[in-house]
Amino acid sequence: MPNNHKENAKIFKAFCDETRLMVLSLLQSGEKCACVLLEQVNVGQPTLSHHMRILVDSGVVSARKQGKWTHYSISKSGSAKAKELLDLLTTVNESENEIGCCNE
Amino acid sequence: MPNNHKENAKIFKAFCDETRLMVLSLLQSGEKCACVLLEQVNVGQPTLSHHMRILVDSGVVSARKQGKWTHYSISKSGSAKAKELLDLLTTVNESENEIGCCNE
DNA sequence: TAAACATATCGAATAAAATCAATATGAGGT
DNA sequence: ACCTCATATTGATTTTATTCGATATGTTTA
Repeated sequence: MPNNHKENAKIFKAFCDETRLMVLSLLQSGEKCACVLLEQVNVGQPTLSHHMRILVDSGVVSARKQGKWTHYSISKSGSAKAKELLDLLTTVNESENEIGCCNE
Repeated sequence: MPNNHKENAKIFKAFCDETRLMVLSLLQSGEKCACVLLEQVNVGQPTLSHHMRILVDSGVVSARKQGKWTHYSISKSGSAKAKELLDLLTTVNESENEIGCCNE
């Protein structure tokens, strides 16, 4: 039983919260600094910072620090990995040794 | 501000829990009934039922009731929709009207 | 119809996540 | 050096999710 499930779940945590999806959709038009995101998303500054951390930790978003500002953008490699993983998780390999139920 | 974000988040809820990923990986070898899943996943019966509901609600898994048993399988269309959505959410449309930061 | 079984639902307990106010950090400007 | 601004962190609170025991529902079998 190989268990990278916990790690994989972390990647999809990025997408399973309303606020984070809002942030992602804002980042689709390109890199944004936190202050811009803060204006658009209806949460306080510490809450945004918390969500950005989850997004960055998932690998889907990357952060670039420039002076006072932190610029966030969608990571091409990170989102590619997420897509790849989603593919892996939902592919069905219907093999011959199929046991549908306990009594079949 | 178009908000299907809440609905979209629901789809990815399927993938952001360790137990549900375990279930999904079991379903990759084909349709399984709840009793089989219950043997493999280390949770109680009501807990499994709860997770299956979240998976079915997300559309990624479909349920087929046959007598006493409920057979679960990965939904081709549901997972296709999830993939499509993931694609939509992570695509960057770098347009010309780019505002990177508040002071730029 | 009664018993046995598979799964779902309910209610309560516990765990985890989200949120905010207050404060810390660290960079620039004066 | 001091002040200001942008973001991060901390600690507490509220909300949401997970889990389990008990029970309900609905199906098959005797």
